[in-house]
Parts: sequence; structure tokens; C-alpha cells
Amino acid sequence: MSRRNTEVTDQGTAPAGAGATAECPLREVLALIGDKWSAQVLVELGDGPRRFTQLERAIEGVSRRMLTLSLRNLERNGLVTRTVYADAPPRVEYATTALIEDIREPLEALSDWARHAGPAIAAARDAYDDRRGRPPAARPAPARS
Amino acid sequence: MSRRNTEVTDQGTAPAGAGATAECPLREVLALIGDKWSAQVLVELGDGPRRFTQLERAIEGVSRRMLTLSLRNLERNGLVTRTVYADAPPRVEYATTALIEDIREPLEALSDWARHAGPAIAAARDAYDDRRGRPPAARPAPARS
DNA sequence: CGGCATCCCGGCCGATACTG
DNA sequence: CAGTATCGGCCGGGATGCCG
Repeated sequence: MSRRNTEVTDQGTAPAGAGATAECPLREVLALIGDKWSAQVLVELGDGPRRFTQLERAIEGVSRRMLTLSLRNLERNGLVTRTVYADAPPRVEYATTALIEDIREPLEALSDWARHAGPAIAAARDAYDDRRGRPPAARPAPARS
Repeated sequence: MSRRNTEVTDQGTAPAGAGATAECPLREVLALIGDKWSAQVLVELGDGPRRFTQLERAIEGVSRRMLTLSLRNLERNGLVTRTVYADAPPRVEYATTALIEDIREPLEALSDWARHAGPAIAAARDAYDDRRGRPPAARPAPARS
């Protein structure tokens, strides 16, 4: 007993008035979709309703476990819907709700920014690491003098 | 040996070519500012250059440690600059770079969305918990400030 | 097919103490 | 004022296995 594993904004995450409730709404968004997979799930669902395995293969890298947890979390917060069809082979479809319609654009703007600023960020990071003389990961083959 | 403590996208996080590098740019943004404090730091700095303690008191809830780590991380990725003045009392100012100019708006859009959708999300969560017969967490103690 | 249960690890994050 | 160092917890999250 005593569940040790809660994860991904489980029911104990936001006491709703306990005092944690960040005064900054941005923190709440990040708490919701700031985890490793939720945002990507939303992006995939933005293209239309998808089945579980469809998402699993589309996102690539996500495990059944995390995908389930992320979907449950999104469902709990009313961002996606879960529909079960009584077919012979089990069929479950996930879709976005009207709530996320308004964040799709900012989210894509963020993606766009990442694409645009990516190289500059990498360069900055490289320069920073070089300045500190701290190679990120042991140059594979420095020898070569 | 072998540094145990790295944290907040430290130098060991991104092997820079190891293979992790998410194919989804959105993931990269979240990896950058998706942590607990970085986004809020950016928001504060968006109002203009700030000193360390200024940020520490403005954000409220952040520890020196996490603030330092977040700032270091943001600095490393070229999102903020760190300027040290040779004053009698040490004076360090942090400011945003041109890189973040393009995400300020999407970020604010997200905040705005959170503010707008917040109640609906809370309602959905409440309904979900009620459906599952799982009360969130028996208010520990509101303790009204 | 869709999901849950268990094990386990690494890293986020907070509290505390010490330094220039 | 502006950090840095150390300790410890808690939880995100990957791997695996079982079940309807």
C-alpha cells in the first residue's frame, strides 16, 4: 500500500488554495503541459483525433506508461477527451477539447521560436562552455595534436 | 569525484549530438524554460534589468540556489546576460538578450490563456475527481496567511 | 489493443551553512 | 550583496511484465 508513485501532476499536485498556487499563471501552464510529453501529445492531437497506439508510434520515445499518465492528466484537466468504442478490438480515441484551441497558436509560436533560435542557443552554449573550459562530455577524440 | 550534482540542464544534460536532441522543437523550449523557475525569471527580467536579490524577492518562493542555477542555465543558453559592477557592495545585474524578444509574446499568450481557462480547468478537474470518487487532498490547512 | 502495477534510478528542488 | 557547497527528499519517468 501507500502508493509511492504519483507522477505527472497527480491528484495531489495542486491543493487548490493551499498557497502553492503560483500567482503567476505561466507557472500553471507549465505545471500542466510543461512535463516531458504532454505538450507533444497536444500537438499530435491538434492534427485530429488519434488512437492510443497511433500516439505511441507518432511521438516516438514515449513509453506506454508515460503516454497513459500524460493522457490521464490532460483528460483530468479537461484538455483532451477519451472515447471508448465497444469494438471487438478495443478502440479508444483521444481528441482535444475546445479549451486548447486558444493555446495551439502560442505553442506553435514557441516551436517556431525554438527552430529559429536553436542555432544561436547552441552557439551561446558552446561559447559559454568554452569560456568555462568545461567540455560538456569529454571530447571523444581530442588526442590529435 | 564525479560530480553528483548537476541539475537544471547542467552541462551534462545535452550531450550535444548524442542522440537525445528531440526532433520536436517544442520539447527543446520546454527543456529550456519548462522547469520550475526559469520562465518566471524571464518574465521578471522582461520588465527590465534586475539585480540578484531583486529577483529573489520578486519571485518569492525561489531559493538562492535555484535562482542561481536557473540564471546560470539561462545565461549559458544565451537568454540572459550577467553583468558585474565593481562597486563596494557587490552589484550584479541580469538582463534579457535579444533572443527572448520573440518568445515574450507567446509566453504572455500562454499566461493569458491560463488566466482565461483556469476556472474551466479547475471545474474539469473537480468533475473528474468527483467521477472517480477521489477527493484531491483533504485541505491540509488553509491557514489563511 | 489499451492499460495498469512494480521496480528502480537520476535529477529537480528545498534547507542549511559557509565565503568573498 | 551575491553567490557556492553539501545533504537529503521527493517525484518524474524509463523498463518490464501482466491483464482485460
